[in-house]
Amino acid sequence: MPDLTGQTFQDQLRQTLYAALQEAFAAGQLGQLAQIPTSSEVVFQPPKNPTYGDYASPIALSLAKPAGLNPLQIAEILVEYLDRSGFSAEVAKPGFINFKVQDSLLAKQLALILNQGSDYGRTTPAKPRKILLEFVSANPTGPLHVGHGRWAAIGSTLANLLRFAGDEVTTEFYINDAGNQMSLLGQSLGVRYFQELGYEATMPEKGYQGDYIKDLAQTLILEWKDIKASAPVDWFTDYACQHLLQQQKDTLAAFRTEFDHWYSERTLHEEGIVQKAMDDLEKRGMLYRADTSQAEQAERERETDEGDGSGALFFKAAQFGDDKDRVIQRSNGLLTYLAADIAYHREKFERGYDLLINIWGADHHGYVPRVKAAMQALGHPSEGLEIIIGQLVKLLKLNPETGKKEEVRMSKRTGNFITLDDLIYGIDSPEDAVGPDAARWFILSQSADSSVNLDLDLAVKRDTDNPVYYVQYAHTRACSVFRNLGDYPELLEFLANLRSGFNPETLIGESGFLLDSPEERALILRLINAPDQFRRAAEERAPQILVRYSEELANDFMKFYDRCRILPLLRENPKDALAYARGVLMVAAKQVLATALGLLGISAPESM
RNA sequence: GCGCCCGUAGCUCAGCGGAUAGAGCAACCGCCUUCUAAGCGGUAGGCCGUUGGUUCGAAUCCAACCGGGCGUACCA
Repeated sequence: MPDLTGQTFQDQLRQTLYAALQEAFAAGQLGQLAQIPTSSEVVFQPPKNPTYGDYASPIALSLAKPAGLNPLQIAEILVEYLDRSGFSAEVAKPGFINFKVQDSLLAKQLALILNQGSDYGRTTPAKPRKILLEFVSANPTGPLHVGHGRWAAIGSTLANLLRFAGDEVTTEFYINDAGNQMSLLGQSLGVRYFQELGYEATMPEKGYQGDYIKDLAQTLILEWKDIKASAPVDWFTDYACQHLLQQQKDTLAAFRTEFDHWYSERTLHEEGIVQKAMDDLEKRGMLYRADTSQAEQAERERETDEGDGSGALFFKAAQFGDDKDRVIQRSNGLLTYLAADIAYHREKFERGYDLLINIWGADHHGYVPRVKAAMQALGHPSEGLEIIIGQLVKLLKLNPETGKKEEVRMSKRTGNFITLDDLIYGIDSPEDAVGPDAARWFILSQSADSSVNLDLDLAVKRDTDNPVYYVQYAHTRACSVFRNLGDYPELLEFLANLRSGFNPETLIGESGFLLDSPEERALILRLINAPDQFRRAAEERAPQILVRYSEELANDFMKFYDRCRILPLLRENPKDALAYARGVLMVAAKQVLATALGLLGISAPESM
């Protein structure tokens, strides 16, 4: 088998199959086949049913038609050309080729896992990318809610996964600290501040009513006893922004979500970056002034000259696939949010990233075409900006009055919402807490494409039923075995030094490979699959792949733990070879469980 | 109206072109003198929204329709 470093075990097997395909084709054995597919088009994966072997490929089936041959015949030809050192291959019914890995190769792979330690599962891409991953990016106008938690969990996990897959990733939080909402926030705090001090003050109509503003006003009073009667609104705005942002940072840290950069929208304006972007668009002829967009004018068949040219400033988004042109500066001279966003994304590219990935809620998906259009208008390739749209979280809670499940609306303005802190620390008391581990698992276990119903009563009550504890428990059990090996220091020492060098021959006994039970074999194969799963989760931006894998790994481990005991063997014979071999497998499984949980941002406890 | 996402077990959801459609929870039946039973084994539960099409092969791709969510601003 060819040695292809940086690739997964599965890649290597696939490559072997592909080599056979190339040879058979070159030898003219594949009938009328005009050309062979590329290597990545060759389907090759573990079959659902283990009786079909460890890996399987339906490649012969798909080649049958173009080759004008029977699929079984093609499969037979390919197997003949296969370099079968390390595995066996057989042809099955309709035309599948089923692979079974030989024990010696399993032993070698196990040694590799242990040797690479916590780096096992890393892969190296052909060309690593510089990626800027932006997510959460909430307004600093209040606590983060559960919806933000979804983006935080997905974003932080994707960052972990992409880094593990060899890309250079920077995470960034865009602070929306400019615009109307901010001054409304400042006004709201000012009102609460004066009210707390016993003065008359009326909340603006669309002010922030939430209790957290009152709390903040009290903090403000403690900090500044003298009345800031003369303080301008901006002062309150800055104070609120600074404190609420800090709260968000604390919440995110507790939710195991770290950001490398915090980028302030204000700096875009203050440093003239917005102006630069507008100039750039202008230079490229992408802007025009009008009362309504060109498309709308045409639609209404208006006289072109109804506007005097002093209307709003439009960006020609329709030229790049958007539905219509978009306003970036209103008639009253104020910039729209789009102007800042164009500038922000342009600036990200200028910082030298190959790929920008944003995670946005579905309520912003209509915004995607215009931002992409702007980047194209500025000369950036459309593949350079990838926007992941996550569907929204709906919170359900039992209403004691009606006895029905009702949606808990998440509105910061009215202040009626469940915060991410509530989920982490509990709404009323710590007993209500879902905690970061269970909350992250729940969120990450489902695709960003599906809208989530989070039943708060169940989320809290069912905490011990959450499968996350199953996976953590598997890790815990492995730990407990090692704790119980105290009477066998020789074995402990052997297991502690596996990484620095370990002979796969240890796994071979008098009658062959020692780990030959179905449970042991299944667990080893599962471990060998980890790098492929990690990489696929990164490529498909799908943390749920990692969640599923973790569950399956834990399940394989539990069966192994249950039926392949170590201590009873040692009591019979402290040097029992099978006990040693199982100890090796136990170390490897514990390590990969910890890696998977780590990528998910979930703790891997030593005991529960 | 148009656009995006979703309709899979009683519930919450995986699977998204390959061999007999899965998991957790809920239900039922077994298993603790053996490394933590937060476990293991087993039973039951499905016209994969509907109809057509593409394919050797469809839960998976395409079209239409039916349901649900979100969006469709000179708001941020």
